[in-house]
Amino acid sequence: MTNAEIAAALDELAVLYQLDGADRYRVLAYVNSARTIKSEGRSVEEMAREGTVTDLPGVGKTLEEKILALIDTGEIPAAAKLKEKIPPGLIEINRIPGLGPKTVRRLHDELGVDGPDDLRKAAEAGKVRELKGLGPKVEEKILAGLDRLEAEPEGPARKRLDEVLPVAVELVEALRAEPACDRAEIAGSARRWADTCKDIDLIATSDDPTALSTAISRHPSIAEPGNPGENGVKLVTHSGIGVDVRIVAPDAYGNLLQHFTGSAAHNTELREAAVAAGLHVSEHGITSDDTGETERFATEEEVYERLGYEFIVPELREGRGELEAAREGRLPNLVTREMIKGDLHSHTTLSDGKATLEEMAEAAIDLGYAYLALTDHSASHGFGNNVTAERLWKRIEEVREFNEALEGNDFRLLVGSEVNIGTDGALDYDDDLLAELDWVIASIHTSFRDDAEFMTSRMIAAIEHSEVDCIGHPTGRLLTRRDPYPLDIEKVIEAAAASDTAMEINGNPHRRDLSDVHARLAAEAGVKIVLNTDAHAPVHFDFMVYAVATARRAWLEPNDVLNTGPWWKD
DNA sequence: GCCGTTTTCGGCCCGACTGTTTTCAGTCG
Repeated sequence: MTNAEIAAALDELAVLYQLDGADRYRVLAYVNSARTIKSEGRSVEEMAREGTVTDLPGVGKTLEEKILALIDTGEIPAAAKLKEKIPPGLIEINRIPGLGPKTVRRLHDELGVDGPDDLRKAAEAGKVRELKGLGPKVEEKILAGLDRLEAEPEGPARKRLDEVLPVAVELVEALRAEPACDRAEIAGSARRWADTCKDIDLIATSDDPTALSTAISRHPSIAEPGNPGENGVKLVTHSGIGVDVRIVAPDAYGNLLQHFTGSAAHNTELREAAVAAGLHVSEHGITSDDTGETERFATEEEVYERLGYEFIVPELREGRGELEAAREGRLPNLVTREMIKGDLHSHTTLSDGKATLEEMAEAAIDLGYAYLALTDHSASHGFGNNVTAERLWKRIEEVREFNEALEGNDFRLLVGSEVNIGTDGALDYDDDLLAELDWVIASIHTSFRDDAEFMTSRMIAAIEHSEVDCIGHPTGRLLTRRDPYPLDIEKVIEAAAASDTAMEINGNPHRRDLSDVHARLAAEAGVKIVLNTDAHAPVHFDFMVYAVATARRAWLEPNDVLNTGPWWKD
């Protein structure tokens, strides 16, 4: 059972308890444990079996029991019991924005509502507004929410970072251009370089916040101008992206930026630790119990310093141990874009790329790289762009000639291949050809069969092949479109560490594969990581920023990443 | 339900917004 599945079961149990009227802190305990489990790299199922799952923060004896029952029987007894008395339709209704568990319970108890259909009838008949504390606005909200629930049962889709960033940049520049604006910045998950974002968070400081929020709500990209006020405004763009703009006075810029960059897990942990020291942290400042005074800070650095931490870069703020590390002065010395000396995954017109050998090489030279590996697809690629063994032998000659013609230039073009891993784990070139290549990536492109054991053994066979240097996009995920193929990632990492095979962080923003969580696990196991772009044209070399971002979110230091150094393999 | 260099019991982050109320509960991030 995957961590995501275990977390989903705990989240569901939290909703059930909530609808049952349980103590809110008990509910919170389930929500927190689900969040922890979602961002845990190790298999929580295995941890539970080994008896180490209570090592996870927020997981105690009771959670351990429930997780074990879930793994053994496929369900949590407490959840099964609650489902007998709570109609599943109520869980659905609870997803309507603005309808929380308390309201859902009252709709059930007082109007006999069991699900979306009942609720629609009640709202259309004007029954909802008859309940004390509810009115016509709530009824409207319910009807609109029911329509949206039908259109998007899974809720609004998260968007990839590369879809969101251009919009965020345009809006933050629009804010900065306003006379009422002091400073403005992108915050939230985009600033943390997360894989996907639910919405865009922007912050600004101003002495006339209402003028600023009114001005930004009139930006041409805005479809729903919200309700501009002195604290900011919530907007929706024409492309359907939600935008939260928060504004405070100029002297609290550091507090606001820190607060709104998140993550929720990071901030909650930060504030809880502060309370123990008699301090209360919010976007407006840090208030001391002793003096009753609120200190405001112009920079985030000062906020962290006041609370006893080293400065923590946004990429690390996920509540994954960074606060403890910052207290103890042992934050990682993270890899940066400037440290990257070359790209080891690219394609040319030989397979499915859009540019020639020369065009790709020149682009890499322009970036100041010391090396670039051309890794066109192999003989069985099967999209009409396969490269025969004969053609690849010829390519080896072409690359040699190119390098010889580069006299006086330190750049080196490397000849490689992105070789398909077959269903039996075999590669589709002979070993003598592979041995002649500078760099061999092995990737799975076919038969994403629904069986972790099969996929894992196939992957490990390639990892153990003596000519394979690196595994490409190891889990095959496509963000918001395709889940990773079933794979025992811990076994794969173990095999890679044992056979000294590198694993890639593919920087294509659709992939970012390895993920931050898996890359951290791999590096901790001693696997070397390579940051690549999988460029199919020169412009794609820019994807390196996403590979670096994922590496930073994975706590990687320059020594963990092979292509921070000169070409090492000859 | 979890957790403890104040605690094994009694706490548990912080503030804004909404809609409904004449002071607040519920919801959200």
